Amino acid sequence: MVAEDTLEEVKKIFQAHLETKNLRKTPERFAILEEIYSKEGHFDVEALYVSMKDKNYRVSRATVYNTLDLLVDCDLVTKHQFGKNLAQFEKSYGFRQHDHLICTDCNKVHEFCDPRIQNIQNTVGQLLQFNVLHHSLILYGSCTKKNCENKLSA
Amino acid sequence: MVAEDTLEEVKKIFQAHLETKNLRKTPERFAILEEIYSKEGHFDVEALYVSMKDKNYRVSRATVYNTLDLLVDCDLVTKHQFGKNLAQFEKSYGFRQHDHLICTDCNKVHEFCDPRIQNIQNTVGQLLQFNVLHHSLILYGSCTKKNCENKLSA
DNA sequence: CTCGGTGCAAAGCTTTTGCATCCGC
DNA sequence: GCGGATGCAAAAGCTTTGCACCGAG
Repeated sequence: MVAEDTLEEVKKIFQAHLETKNLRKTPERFAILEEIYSKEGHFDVEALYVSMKDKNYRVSRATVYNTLDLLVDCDLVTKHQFGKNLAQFEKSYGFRQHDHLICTDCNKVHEFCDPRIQNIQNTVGQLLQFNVLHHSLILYGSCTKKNCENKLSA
Repeated sequence: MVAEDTLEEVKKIFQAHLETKNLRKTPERFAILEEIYSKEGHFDVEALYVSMKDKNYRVSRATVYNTLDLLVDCDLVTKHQFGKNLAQFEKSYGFRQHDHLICTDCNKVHEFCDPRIQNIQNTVGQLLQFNVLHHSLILYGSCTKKNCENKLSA
C-alpha cells in the first residue's frame, strides 16, 4: 500500500527529471511508474510487463526497459543483480536504505539495515579519492533455525 | 606471476574437491584451472575460452562453464556480477579478501579491503539467524582527482 | 509539423541443454 | 566396459535494436 501523497511525490520527481533531460512526459512512462509503486518487494521486467498487460494496458517490453532506466537514473527505482542473469528492481523513494541477505538454501531474499556500511563507504571513498554515490552489499548464508521455512521449501 | 607452489596447491585442493564429490579428474578441468591461475585480474567466460583456443587447447564453452562452477564451489575462483549481464571471474586462492569499487565514469574496477565488513556479516548473521558464508560489496562512485585517468578515458 | 517515443518483432549475447562420442575409473 | 564428461551446435532466456507509426511539444 502506497500513500497517495507518496505517489504524487514520485510523479513530481520523475516529471522534473524528464524536464531536466528534455524528455517527453508520455502516458506510458507515468503508467509504468504508477504500476511499480503499487507493487511490493522485488520484481523483474517480465513480471512488470505481464502485470501491465493483465490490466489491459498497451505497453511494449522495450518501453518498460527504457522507462526503468530513466527511473533508476533519478533514484526512484533500484536495480539489483542477485547473482542471476536476471535484473531485479525495487521502488526506492521513501524507503529506508537497506541491503540484502540471500538464503543459499532457497534463494529467498531478506533485507537488513546496518549504518556501518556508510562508514565504509566514506573511508574507502577518501582513501581512493572517489565520491562514492551508492553501493550494493549482498550477504549469502544459510538459515540456522531448525525447521526453518527455508529448509522446507529448499 | 603465480608461484609454482601456488599452482601446485590449488591443483591439490581441486583434486581433493573432485574426489570428495566423486567427479572425474579430466585433463580439461586441470587445464582450465592452470589457465585461470596464469591470468591476472578479472575475466569473463569468453576471454578464458578464447585464450585457451589461442593456445590450441581443444575445449568447449560448455566445459569452461562446467569447470568454473566446480572451481567456484571449492572457493578457488570467485564469480562476480558487476551490474552487467556478463559474469566476471577471478582466482581467489592465496589472495587477500577484498571488495570492489567501480568508477561510474569509466567502469574501471578498483579493489579495496575493509575489515569492518566482517563485523557487519557477523552482526547481521546473528540478528537474522543465518550462517553467513560470503558476501559481495560493490561501491559505485566517480573519481575526484582532477585529470584523473578515468576522466580521460571516459 | 517535428522528431522523440512507442510497439512489435527480429537480432544479439550469454548461458544452458541435447546428443553422439570419448575416456577416466 | 560403464557412465560421467566433453565437444559441438542448437535452443533458451534476457536485453537491445531497427523500423514504421504515433503523438507530445
